[in-house]
Amino acid sequence: MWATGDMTVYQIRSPASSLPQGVVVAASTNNLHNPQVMAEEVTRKRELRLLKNREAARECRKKKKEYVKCLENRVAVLENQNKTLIEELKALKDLYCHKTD
DNA sequence: ACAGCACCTCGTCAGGGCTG
DNA sequence: CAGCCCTGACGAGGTGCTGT
Repeated sequence: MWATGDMTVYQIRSPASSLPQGVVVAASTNNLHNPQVMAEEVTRKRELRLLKNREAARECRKKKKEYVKCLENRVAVLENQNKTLIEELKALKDLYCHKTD
C-alpha cells in the first residue's frame, strides 16, 4: 500500500528485537549503504504501521460496539414479538374454552 | 483519606485471512 | 509469496465504588 516507487523491499521478522511486529524495511538503491537513512526509514515505517493499526483497532471496536447494539435491538424486538404471540395464544385458548362450554 | 477492587478504554502485538 | 487488514489477547492507565 505505502511501498513507494523504485524501492527494493524486504522484510525482517524478529520478535526478540526492538521491532516486535514484522517490519518492512525498504531501501532505495542510493541509500542502501547508509545506516542512518536505513534506520530512519525503519522508524518511519514502524510509526506509520503503528498509526494505521491504532486506527484499525479503533474502527474494529466501533464496529463491534455497533454490532452488539444491533443484537441488543434484535433481542428487544424478538422479546416483544414473543410477548405478543403469548398473549395471542392465551386469547385464542380462552376463546376456544368458552366455545366448548 | 486511603487501599483494594472491578470495570473500561486504549495502544500494541501476534497471527490468520485476503488480495494482487 | 509479500504486504496489508482485521481482530483476539494482553498490559497499562484511568475512574468509580466500597469497606476500613
